[in-house]
Amino acid sequence: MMQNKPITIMLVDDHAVVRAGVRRLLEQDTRYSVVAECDSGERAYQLFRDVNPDITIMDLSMPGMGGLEALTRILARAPLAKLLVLSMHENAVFACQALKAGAFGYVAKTGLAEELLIALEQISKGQTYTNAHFAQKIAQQISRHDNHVIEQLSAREFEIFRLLADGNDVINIGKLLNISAKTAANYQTSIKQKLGITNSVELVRLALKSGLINA
Amino acid sequence: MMQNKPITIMLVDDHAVVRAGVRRLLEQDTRYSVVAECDSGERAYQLFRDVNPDITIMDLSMPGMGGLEALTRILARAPLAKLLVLSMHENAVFACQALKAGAFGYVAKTGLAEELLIALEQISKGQTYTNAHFAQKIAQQISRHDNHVIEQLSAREFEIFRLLADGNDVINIGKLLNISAKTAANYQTSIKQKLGITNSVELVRLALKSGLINA
DNA sequence: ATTTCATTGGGAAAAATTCCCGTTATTAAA
DNA sequence: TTTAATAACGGGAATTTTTCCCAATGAAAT
Repeated sequence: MMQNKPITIMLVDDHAVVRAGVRRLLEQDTRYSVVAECDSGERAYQLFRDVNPDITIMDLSMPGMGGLEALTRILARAPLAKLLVLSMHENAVFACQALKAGAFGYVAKTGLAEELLIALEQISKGQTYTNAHFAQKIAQQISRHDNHVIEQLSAREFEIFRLLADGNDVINIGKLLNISAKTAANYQTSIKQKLGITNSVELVRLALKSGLINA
Repeated sequence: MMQNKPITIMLVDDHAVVRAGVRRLLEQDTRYSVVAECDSGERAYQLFRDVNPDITIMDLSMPGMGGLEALTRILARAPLAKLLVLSMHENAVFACQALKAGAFGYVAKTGLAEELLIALEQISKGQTYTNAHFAQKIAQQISRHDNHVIEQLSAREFEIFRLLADGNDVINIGKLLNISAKTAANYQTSIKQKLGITNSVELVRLALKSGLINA
């Protein structure tokens, strides 16, 4: 019996443990073959060219350019690239951002292994996959004002906003994202301005209200 | 050649993918044997009784009671339990909390696989493991304040703390309390120092956590 | 009586933030 | 295809905020 060519997959996640886990899941299904993996957005972008995988499974929060940005750039070069976001964030805002950026699917890491496989199957068929739970939440959250404001932020701004709300100072953010602390500070200013707030207290509150962080 | 009994391990993480990944790492080392896994603090607590693993690898942020709480409860029942926290948080505050609660080690998920193995080895020997980077940071934070840090504040400090957390800047506080903004600023500094925090975001979060203000 | 400590604030240094200015790359539009 | 717009990035410099160090007062504790 003739075997079809396996669907090639690239894994992008800064947690080695997660990559190992996904590999393990996919090994059980002969239709898939993990052909590349890396731990940052930058490398994902380069690697994508060389490998040209059928599907890329990408984490969102990574040091350096981050998943959203990587996703955007990959799609700019290869508009037909199929990207599945596998994120630790349950919040619909993240899913929303990812899907807006052109991801074919969004799966939370808390989800069952089956969900990842279902998503992959859908995507390999050219369809998109969104968990019913998210689909619903996205619909309702999109109408909320706070989220509206937040969605005015660019991908990068959004990421830095999250990091700020999480208690990082600009120096730390600089290190995390491999940019100058100066840049992070400048972002901070424009984020505050866009969100119409003047101090970090309101920043945290906004992040909390929209469920971006937990108390 | 006689083989020693393997060290039994329980995995607690709400991300199935992470559990799979850790499993994969540990399979390569015959000294360890994963004998149980679950995805919540509640189940961890129950499961721990039945399985009584040598080492428990536990995530912090999980739905429900969460890792810290689970950790505390498990230790209440079995004070000799060896718990290793595997968390996504780079922030030393989390490590601090975990170690204070009685964890034997703290490893970030961004860390290399080797780090997890080193930590396990240390712990199985009865020693604790803390990444050098965290160890340093923790030292500063843990130095003085064991329990309810907030209660170490004087009356005035507490009042100013509340006002700060509420979004007032020092100038405003000066007006409200009829003191110089300078004094308020000086208070701010000593409050932060007492609470072991470095920026206002952490201040707000602390205030929120202790129910001092509402989102 | 003497120490301790909370409250108050000034001066000066250090750090963070803001504002304004660029460069570059990409995208959208004319 | 040139042009305009926008995102990402960061330097310079002014400004504001925060910190550090110091001191005075009064109250409470030993």
